[in-house]
Amino acid sequence: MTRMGRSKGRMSARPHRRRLPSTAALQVLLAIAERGSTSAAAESIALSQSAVSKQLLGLEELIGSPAFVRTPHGMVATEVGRIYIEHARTALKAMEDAALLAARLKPGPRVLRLQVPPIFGDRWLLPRFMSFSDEHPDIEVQFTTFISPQQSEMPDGIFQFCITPMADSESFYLFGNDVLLVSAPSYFERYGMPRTLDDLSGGVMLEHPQTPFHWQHFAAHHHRAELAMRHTTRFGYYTMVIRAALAGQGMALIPRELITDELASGRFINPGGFTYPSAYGYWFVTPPNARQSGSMNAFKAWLNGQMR
Amino acid sequence: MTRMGRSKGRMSARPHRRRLPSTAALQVLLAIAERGSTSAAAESIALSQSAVSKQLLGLEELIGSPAFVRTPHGMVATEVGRIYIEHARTALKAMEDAALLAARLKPGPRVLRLQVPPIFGDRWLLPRFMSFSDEHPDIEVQFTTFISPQQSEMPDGIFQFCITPMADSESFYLFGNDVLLVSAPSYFERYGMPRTLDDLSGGVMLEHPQTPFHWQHFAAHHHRAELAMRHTTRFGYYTMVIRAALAGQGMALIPRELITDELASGRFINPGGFTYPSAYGYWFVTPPNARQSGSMNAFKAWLNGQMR
DNA sequence: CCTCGCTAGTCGAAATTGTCATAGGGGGCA
DNA sequence: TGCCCCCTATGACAATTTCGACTAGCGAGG
Repeated sequence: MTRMGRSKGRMSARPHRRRLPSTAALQVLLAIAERGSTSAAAESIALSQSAVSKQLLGLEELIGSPAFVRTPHGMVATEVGRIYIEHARTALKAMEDAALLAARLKPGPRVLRLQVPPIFGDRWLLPRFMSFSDEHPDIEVQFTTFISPQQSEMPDGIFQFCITPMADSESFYLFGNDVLLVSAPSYFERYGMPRTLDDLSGGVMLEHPQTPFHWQHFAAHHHRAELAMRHTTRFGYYTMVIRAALAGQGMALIPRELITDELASGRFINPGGFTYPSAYGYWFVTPPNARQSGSMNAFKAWLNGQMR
Repeated sequence: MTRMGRSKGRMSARPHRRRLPSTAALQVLLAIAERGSTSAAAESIALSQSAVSKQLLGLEELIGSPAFVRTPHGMVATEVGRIYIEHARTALKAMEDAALLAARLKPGPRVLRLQVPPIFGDRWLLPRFMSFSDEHPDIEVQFTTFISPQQSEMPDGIFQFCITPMADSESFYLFGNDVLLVSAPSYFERYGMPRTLDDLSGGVMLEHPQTPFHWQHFAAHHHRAELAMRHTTRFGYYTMVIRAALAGQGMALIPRELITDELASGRFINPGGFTYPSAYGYWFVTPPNARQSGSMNAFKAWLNGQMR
C-alpha cells in the first residue's frame, strides 16, 4: 500500500515505497494457477471464493493487466500472469526458506520441513495430517511445494514422485504404482463404455507432461505400444488434469490412492477395470547424511501407521 | 494472515495458507537494516515512525524472535534478522523483476528500470526526481536497489559506483571523486580541531568495507600511506556510516555532493578542509547493446541537465 | 539537569480484507 | 428450451489490519 499520509496524491519522489503485490495476493495467484479456478483455489488456501476473486482482481489492477483469461474450462494464465506466477514462487519460497532457517536456529524439537507435491498434499497428506498434529502438538512441520534443481534449503524429508529414489538416501514406498484409467460418468456416456483398448483410443486423453502416467505407458503394459490416442490434451499442472477429468473432458491415468473419495462417490468411474502398474510411485525420502531427530522419527512412525 | 473462517483455532490440516510476512513488513525490514533506525527507515519508505515500529514488532511476533537488537547507536540485526533480511531481498527483488518484465510486454513508452545504490537514491536522485516526473508524466521509471552478480533482469540504466565502467558500455560520470573528511561538530569538540593528518589519525574512522572511501586512500593521497588510524569502526551499510558520522561517532570520507545539505546546515563540518580525489565515483551506465528508447533519451537529457 | 533522538504504546480513524448472499454467464443434458 | 451445475464477480456489511498523531519513557551527550 502506498500512501502519503492519508491524502491521495501523486507519489512524492523522495520517500519511496514501491507498490508490490501482497503476500496473500501471491499465494492466491499460485493457488489459482495450480488449481484452475477461484473456487478450487479457495479450498486449498482457506479463503472464501469471493475473497480469492477480490484478491485476484486487486492484483490485476495493481499489475495493470489480467493474470488469467477466464474460459469456460477454467482460468488460463496470460503471459503477464505466467511472469508473476513464476516470480511469486521465488518470492514465497524465499519467505519459507527464511522461516525454516530461522526455526532451525531455535532450541527444542527440531522443526521439520517437508517437501510435498501439490497433488499429493491436497489429496493425501493434508487430509490426514490433523492426526499427526494431534499426536505431536510440540512438533512444528513446515510444508513447501517448491522444488528447484539446486535446492537453496534442503528439506528434512521429501515426498518424492519417482521410480526409485537414489540409493544413498533412506526411503520407503508409499503408493502410486496402482494406476487407474478413469473419467467422469458423463464422459463415458458420450464416448461409450469401453471394452477394449481400441475403444479407449478413440477418445480423449488428459495428461501432464511431467507426471508420467501417460497413455503410452498404459498401452505398452497391455502389449499395444503401437496404439496411439486419437486426441491428447496436456495441462501445466497435474491438479488440472484431475480437475478436467472430473469435468468429463477426457480420461486420465491416476493412482488409486489419490482418488479414493471420488471413486467411492461415483464422480470417477473406471469402466472395464482398466489399470496398469506404473514404475513410478510416491516415496518418502530423507536425504543422505540427514541426522536423525526425534521429530523425524516421530513423523516416520506416524507415516508408517498411515500406510496400514 | 491465516484464518479459519472467523473462528480462532488451530489451523485445519486441510486448507492451508502459511503465515508469511507481508510485503510491507519485508520492505520495512530492509529499510531498517539499511538505515539503522525506525525513524530513518520511515523517511525512506513513506511511513510514520510508529507505523514502521509496529510493522517491525508484528514481523518479530510472526517470526517468533527479534530481528534487531535495540542499541543506543541503532538497530543491529540478529542472526534471525540477517536470515530474514537476506530472504526479504530475494522476495522483493522477484516482485520487482516481475513488474519489470510485465511492463516490458506493454506497448507504448518503454518503462525504465534503473538500478540505484541506496545512498545515492536517498541522498541525490530521489530528491531531484520529481522534476523528471513533472516533465515526463508518461514515462514510468522503476527503481531497484538490488544488485546480484548474475542479474536475473538487466536494468536499463545503472547508477554505478566504480572507478571506470566497462569500456563496452555507454556511460558518463556524475560525481564522487571530490571526497571530504567530515564529522559532526560534537566529534571535533571532543577530539580537537585537526590541523594535520597526525591529528586526524588519533581519532575514530567510520567505514563501509565495500564503499572504498577509506582512510588508507586518503592517507596515501597525502603521501602518508604508512599512517594508520588508531581506531576504525566498520558498518554493514554506507548509509549507516553517514548516520554514525552525523551522530558524532567518528569521521567519514564522503563525496561532497551526497552531503550538501548537511554541510550547509552545519550538521557536518570539514575542519582543516581535508579532502582527497577518489578514483571512485558515481557513473550513469547503460548496458552494452541496449537499444535506444525515447524514454532513456529523455532520462539522459534530464540527468545531464541536473549535472549543471 | 536539560536536550535530543530513539522505540514503543494508546487512541481514533482509515483502509483493507473477508464473508454472506446473490446476479449473471456458460456448458451440458433431458 | 429449460434446468442444473459450476463458475466469476459484485454489493453490503462486518471484522481486522494498518496508519498517524501524540506521547511516555529511555539513554547518551553536553
